[in-house]
Amino acid sequence: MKRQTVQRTAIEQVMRHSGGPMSIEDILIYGRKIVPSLNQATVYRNLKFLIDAGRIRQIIHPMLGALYEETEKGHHHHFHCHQCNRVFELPGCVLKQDSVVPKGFIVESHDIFLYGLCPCCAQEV
Amino acid sequence: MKRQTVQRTAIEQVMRHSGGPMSIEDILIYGRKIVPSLNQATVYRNLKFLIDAGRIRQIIHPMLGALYEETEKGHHHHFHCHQCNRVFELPGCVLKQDSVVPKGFIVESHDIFLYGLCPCCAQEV
DNA sequence: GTCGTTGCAAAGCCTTTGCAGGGAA
DNA sequence: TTCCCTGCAAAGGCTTTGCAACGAC
Repeated sequence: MKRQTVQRTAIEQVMRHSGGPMSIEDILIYGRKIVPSLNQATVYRNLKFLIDAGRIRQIIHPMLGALYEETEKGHHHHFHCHQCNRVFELPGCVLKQDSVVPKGFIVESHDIFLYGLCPCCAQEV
Repeated sequence: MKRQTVQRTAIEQVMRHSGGPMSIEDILIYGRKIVPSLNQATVYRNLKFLIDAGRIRQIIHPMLGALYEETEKGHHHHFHCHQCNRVFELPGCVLKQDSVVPKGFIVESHDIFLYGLCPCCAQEV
């Protein structure tokens, strides 16, 4: 994997300008606005390449399946609004990892997924 | 869904005596020790039935896929040891839900997944 | 005897892979 | 020209569904 094709450039561009974590489908839809012939297999292959390169990260969201986001955003958590179905990135992390496990466990990392209503949808109710 | 078949009884029994969240494969393996003819489709159908009945809960674990556990265990989190590949249930929950979201968000529930080494495997290192 | 339930196989998703043609360097 | 990369189609996992036979009540 060394050649900069229009497909790879398009996928990188889509990831860079995304407002939050994206599904394969999202990436495909936006990518095809740049390269109409863009194929699903190509997206999967390039995402794998970008993951191996440490540029993006895959999240397995319990409600939404596989999502992808840039690693440069750092550690944060995800809020899923069950009304508008959007995923929000929450800045910071308040979890003191070691305080949640009994003695003896060594915590190396964690994922937190939150569910509820976003400010927009909360107002409407 | 009203009839108590040997298959359903077996699956309930397996769930009740499990040491932690179980995968479909686990349930199938242990269930077949009770009813050898037990079919995958039957397991899926009965798990769905038990979920609808509120007796068990499905967890989509980011590393391990779909797992099932009894709801009566209450809210807790899961620790995955990447050495022995077991999942541990951690008692209690220290997350103050509202402290992790910006103003306006309404948090209704959350999942926390922890990764690292269990006491057993931590000792060996 | 009813009709809910099962086993089997087929079909559906999502993701990966094989292959031949195409394009970046 | 080389050989990495793409599109397409087939194949792999996991889960769901259609259907005829079975069995709980």
